[in-house]
Amino acid sequence: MSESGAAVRNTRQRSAVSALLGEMEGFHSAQDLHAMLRQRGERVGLTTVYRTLQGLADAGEIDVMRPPGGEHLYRRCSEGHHHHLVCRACGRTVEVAGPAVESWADRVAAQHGYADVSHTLEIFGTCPACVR
Amino acid sequence: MSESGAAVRNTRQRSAVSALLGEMEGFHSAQDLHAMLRQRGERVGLTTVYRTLQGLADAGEIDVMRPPGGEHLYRRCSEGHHHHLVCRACGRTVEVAGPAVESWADRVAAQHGYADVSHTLEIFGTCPACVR
DNA sequence: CGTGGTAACGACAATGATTGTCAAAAACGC
DNA sequence: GCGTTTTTGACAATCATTGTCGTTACCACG
Repeated sequence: MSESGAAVRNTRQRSAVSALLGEMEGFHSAQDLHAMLRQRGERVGLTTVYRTLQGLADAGEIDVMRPPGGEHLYRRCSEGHHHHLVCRACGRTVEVAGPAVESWADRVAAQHGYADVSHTLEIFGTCPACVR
Repeated sequence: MSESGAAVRNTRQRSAVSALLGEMEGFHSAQDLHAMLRQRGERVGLTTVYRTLQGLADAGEIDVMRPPGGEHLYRRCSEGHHHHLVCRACGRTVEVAGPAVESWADRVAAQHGYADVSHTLEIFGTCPACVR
């Protein structure tokens, strides 16, 4: 009962999900990713995909976006904290960093005495290609 | 087939929902509001509550928040565009305005050629009362 | 004031993503 | 190798939200 090890085992399924995300470009739902893994011949359960994604998200290795549609989307992102500019029509996504926003949020929260602050920010718009 | 009239009818149910929101303080789910209306003796269907809330949200008369829990929360808010600072523990909410953030979001989107820009921003923290 | 067209209502069923369950399989330390 | 413990995965359960469609009630017009 040693509390030292994180006890996270390295399984074939976890590697498969992680590897797939490494090759992917945009955001994808858990069900999408599951279907892709199946197409590749990887035998992975849908439940496991959900749990693995949750684990990766908790570990900060992937990003989660919750669009109004209601389906959670996952993506391998750059490490630092950042936000997304998403096209409503085609889904094209740009990562944007806003240090000013980060500090603003922290400052506002601090002014009201709130601690342990985090925030979510998504920007939606129509990308140049879809405007025309 | 005149496309002039908005054709939004003024019904008892719509008034009831709107009035209830006017008296309420914090955020409440559609199901919450429906239960309250029932307690008051108002006879309103759950489906109607959902649709009315959607309509009011589209019209900009109320605000929608989608917490990680997954349940949509509705609240009668001040008119202007603003965001929310929500306590993770007790749900206490503070409205915050961030003109700098608004313009930052617009500017970033414009830099990437995105049009018709909107955004969502929620700040989460632990309020002073819950910290102790 | 009556009437007709049409939007809104509402009970119920359907949807669909996510989570819980639990026996079986796999991974890791020794 | 071996035992322990996590992880897996098929399936069922959950639950907010949306669709359906006959009925109701609003509103404009005569």
